[in-house]
Amino acid sequence: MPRGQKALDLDDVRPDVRATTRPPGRVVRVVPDVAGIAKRFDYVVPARLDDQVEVGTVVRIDLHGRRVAGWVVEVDVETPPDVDLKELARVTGVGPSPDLVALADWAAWRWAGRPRTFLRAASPPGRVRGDVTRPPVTRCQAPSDRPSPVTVRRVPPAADRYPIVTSAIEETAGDALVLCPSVAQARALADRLRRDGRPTALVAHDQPGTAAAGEWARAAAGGCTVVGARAGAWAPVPRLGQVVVLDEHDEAYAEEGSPTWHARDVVLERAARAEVPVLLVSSNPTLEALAAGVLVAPERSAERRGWPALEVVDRREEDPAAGMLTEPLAALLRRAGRVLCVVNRTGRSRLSACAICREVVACATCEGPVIQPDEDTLRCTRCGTERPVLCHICGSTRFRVLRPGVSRLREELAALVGEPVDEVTGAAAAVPTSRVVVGTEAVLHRVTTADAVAFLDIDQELLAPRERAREQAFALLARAARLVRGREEHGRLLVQTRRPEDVVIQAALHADPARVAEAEAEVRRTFRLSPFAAVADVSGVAAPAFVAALGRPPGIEVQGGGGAWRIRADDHTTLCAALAAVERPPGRLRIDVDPLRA
DNA sequence: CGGACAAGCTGA
DNA sequence: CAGCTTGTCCGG
Repeated sequence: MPRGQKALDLDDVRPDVRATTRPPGRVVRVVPDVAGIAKRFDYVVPARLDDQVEVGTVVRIDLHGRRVAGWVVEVDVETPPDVDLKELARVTGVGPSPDLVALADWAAWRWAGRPRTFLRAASPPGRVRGDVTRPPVTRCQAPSDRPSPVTVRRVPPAADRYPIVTSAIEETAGDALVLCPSVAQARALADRLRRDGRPTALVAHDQPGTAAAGEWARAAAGGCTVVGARAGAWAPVPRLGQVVVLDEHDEAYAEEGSPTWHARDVVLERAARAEVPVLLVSSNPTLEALAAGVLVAPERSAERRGWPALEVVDRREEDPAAGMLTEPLAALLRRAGRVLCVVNRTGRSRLSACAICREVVACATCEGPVIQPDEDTLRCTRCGTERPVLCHICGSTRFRVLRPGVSRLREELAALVGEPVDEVTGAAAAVPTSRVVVGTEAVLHRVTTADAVAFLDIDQELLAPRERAREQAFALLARAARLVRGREEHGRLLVQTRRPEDVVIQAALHADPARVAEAEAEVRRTFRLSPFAAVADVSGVAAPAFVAALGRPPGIEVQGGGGAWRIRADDHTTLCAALAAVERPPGRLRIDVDPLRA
């Protein structure tokens, strides 16, 4: 064909075809708030909305016949003039500031997720219309030779964090962002700051009614301290001057769902971008924190005073079949006031029933009672026969716990002390009132003060088949220490163990968290775990396709198979670049960057 | 995600 | 081969 005859004809017939297919106006790029759509789409801003649209604005768009929400992530986008574009349907309200939109992009890269997750976290709960007076984002950098120092402040477990927060607020040029492990703790802190006459905004998505949107708008307006929990890492703080993370070691800062982002790491990046300092506060700082900042530890004597006295009950000489109620424990129960007994036996049970056929599990050989000593084994208490966790009636592997270990211990303890003993497990909501309480570690969250905490079987925590088992065990001891307070206030801990020399026990005994950190660092360096390497676990039906597409790029190590893989690199830059280079195969896929458990 | 559309399956 | 199910693609 010598010339584009057909195209010429079209132009002749409809000379203004281009002007009519695309409405006039600025073009913006929008991330739709729809799960499963990773793409961004361009829309024209109608003239009537022109002054309301900027990066971060929450809009509604027509997408494939549906009207959905989305975020403007780029403005004044250059697009070829012949591309047909729709108009934005409407402006819903104010959204994340441009710096948080950029941070959401970074987080999507860092945790191999989608920006939508983070844009949601950075958006107001409900609707916030354009009447938010948002000051321009400014740098509030305190004069310093280091651009954005990260300080790890180790404190004794029972030390009051409040003076640390207030002095940080007073030293901050600009507004401080303070994170707590739970919304309840954040609310308590915000209340206390307000009672002290300090302007404060509590940013949490699960607040009742319209309060949440109001608090968000107050934070966005600036001029107050902003307090929040994990999602508070994404709170609007226009004149950010410092970030404080309380109980930095708390695993509540890690999102369990995919993407598995961590609030500590989000604020470290956020503060670095804003060139403001970060203060990580903990009685037992993580290795990640220690790798990110400079440790400031208390005086040895002050730290020792701040930890309770620890009684170690060496059970090595005892008959393994003997009960958990040792003589030193009985003495503590008689002597101390309120005693919390902790035994983490969730999911492992003294008596189980098949979840499908409801048959109570009994020994297949002698019909004797069966216990579940670990995840994979059922053992007859009468004849000792072991078998896998499998219903011998219907073959099901799902079991219902009828009487977890805690229930049995409650009976034994009540008989020993001759008074009622309350029981606390994860599910039960009631606050226990008895003097002696037994429960899983949930008891340490449910009760606010105690005179003593006894760990009936700390070995279960020390030897748990999890990578962070010892760190978690030590965190458990620190939490208990916080409840009973320091030795000067007669706080007491008791641990029953067959590993009295374990570094976790020794660290608590000497009130020296550095011992755990050093021992853990050794292990993690050897096994190339965080913070000495960057790790991601890949699972789900699409995992084989993902790993195949990933290949073996330089600097990337791939282990595993059979449905679950571990990807490893020296640093996150290498790891995340490799993960981002893979086009996501269809199907369910979980990429767990920085996995907490293995 | 969820609608559109294409390719495969079934019953007359 | 209509009428339906199942699967894959795509959205501005």
